[in-house]
Amino acid sequence: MAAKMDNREVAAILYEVADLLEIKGVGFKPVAYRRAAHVIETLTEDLAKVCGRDELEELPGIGTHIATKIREILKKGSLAYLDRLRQEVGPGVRELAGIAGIGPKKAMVLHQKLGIDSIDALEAAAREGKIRIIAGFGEKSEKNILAEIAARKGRAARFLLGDMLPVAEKIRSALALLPEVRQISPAGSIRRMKETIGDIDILAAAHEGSAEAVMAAFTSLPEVDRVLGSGPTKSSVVLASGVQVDLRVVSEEQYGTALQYFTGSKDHNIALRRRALDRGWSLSEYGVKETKTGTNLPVTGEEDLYRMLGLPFIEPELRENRGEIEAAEKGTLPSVVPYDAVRGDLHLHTNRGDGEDPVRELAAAAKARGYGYIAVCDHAESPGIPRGLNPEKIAQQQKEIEAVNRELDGLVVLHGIECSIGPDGSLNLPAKVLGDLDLVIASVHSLLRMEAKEMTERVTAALHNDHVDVLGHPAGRLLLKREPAALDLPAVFEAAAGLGIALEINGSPSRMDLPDSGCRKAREYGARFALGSDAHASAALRQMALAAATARRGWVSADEIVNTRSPADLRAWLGR
DNA sequence: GCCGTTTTCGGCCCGACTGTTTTCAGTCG
Repeated sequence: MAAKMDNREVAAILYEVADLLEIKGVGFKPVAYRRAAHVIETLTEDLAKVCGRDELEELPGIGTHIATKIREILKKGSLAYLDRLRQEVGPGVRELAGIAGIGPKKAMVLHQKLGIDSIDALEAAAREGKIRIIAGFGEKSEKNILAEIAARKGRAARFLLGDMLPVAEKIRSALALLPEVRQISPAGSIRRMKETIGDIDILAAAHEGSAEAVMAAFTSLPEVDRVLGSGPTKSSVVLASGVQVDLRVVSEEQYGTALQYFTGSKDHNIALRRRALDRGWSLSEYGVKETKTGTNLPVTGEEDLYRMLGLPFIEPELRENRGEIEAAEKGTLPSVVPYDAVRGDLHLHTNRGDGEDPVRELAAAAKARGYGYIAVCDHAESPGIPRGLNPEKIAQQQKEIEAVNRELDGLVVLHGIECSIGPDGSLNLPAKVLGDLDLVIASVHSLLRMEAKEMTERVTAALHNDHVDVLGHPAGRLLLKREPAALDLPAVFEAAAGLGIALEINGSPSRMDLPDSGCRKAREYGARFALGSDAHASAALRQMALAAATARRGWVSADEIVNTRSPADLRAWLGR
């Protein structure tokens, strides 16, 4: 029996087919395979279920041929067509195309002329000066290849959004001070608030003829380690931290369409361009023009552009071509939670637990942010958990919170706890203690590699504990470090929704958990969400933005989130 | 290989930058 294939594994096979076809020089098929792969990758339902209903061909981008191949993959766990392509193209060629500056064409040439089939072989050939003699390559390309191979050895492939937001803001604000710069904004995946990003994109509008000055200022910023390229509209640099930053400069008139264009995603933009083509227009970063006459149509900004295409404004966080354009067209796009709609933070750690600051300080910082309440949720004592609280310490914390609440006006501190879910679904505090607390978060902190069935039973059992209010970081992933736990999330969503338990959206930069795709799926079950920064210091309260961004990317609206409610309504929900 | 308020055949997103070239292909986003 073949191993069960999940959507991501099926998509990976189709992506590889697309790459290999492209290396072979086949036209258009790669686009088709890539589109199908993307549809599958972003599908919220298990592909095997769609296949079981015989509805594969109804998915956009999937026709009879690709559907047949998907059925083979689901049945056998492999695809004969791919195996054949691998043999034809040769091993390692796809890997070569992953080097910056080498694409499918050059990878194939390197393989055919020099027999290069790995990055190591490429490096050796470049060192020996064998590459410069091939037509289409030169000394410069050889040097660039070596530089790129050296650079990628010490560089992370992707970066955490939470780490990069301050970096982007620093560059943005430095360039905003230039007299030539009229408008400036982050763009790309950082503006879409994607959990991890590959590079930082920044877009600026400058006075006519002053782009060069802006570029010169950009490439000579103190954080810049090396300049990859610089022209009048586009420059790329690498910072000392290894992250690449791209700056584009356009005129003020072009800023709106350019901001839309450079925010992406690529797939969202391609879909929009198709839409423009249907209307007889051609869409680019510089505006909209009539295909036939070449006349430019005036566009005042992003909102205007979407309006021209017959759509309401689509928030940047939604622009992933995951059905947002179709939903916008039908008017079924939810109004996603505004960042300022969050009225309190439901997951904070204090210095009695493994946090840094006392309750009083956290409360002051929360009040300064305009919150009406916070929930202090230190860890309950448990093996492997640093500085967990036992019942005695919980009682002491209760006195501290009562004192702070007496002093404070306009902010309520709730006394909560973050319990660990044991292997059998039990919690590590007795019911008597839990019953006295305002809010109980239950989270899995150990044995994350359990089998899916066991893990699902474990989490579901914990949800049936009468005292649990919130399921903490439900997927159990650590971004760039650990894959999500094997867990039947839809089953968990259904149970949580039925029991009135909220799913946490945790704003820790390495968690952002429940992930956006999970949020979207959970909404189908009528689930409720609780946003928490998981701050371990008052400065980290700003991590709430990462939680809110995840909710937005998951199409979650304010009324589906418990901590957009007033203090009284939140209390009512906690006492449900 | 997919798809259709111009199409069941003939299209398939668009422009900048680089390095190699004497006018452009390849790559990238």
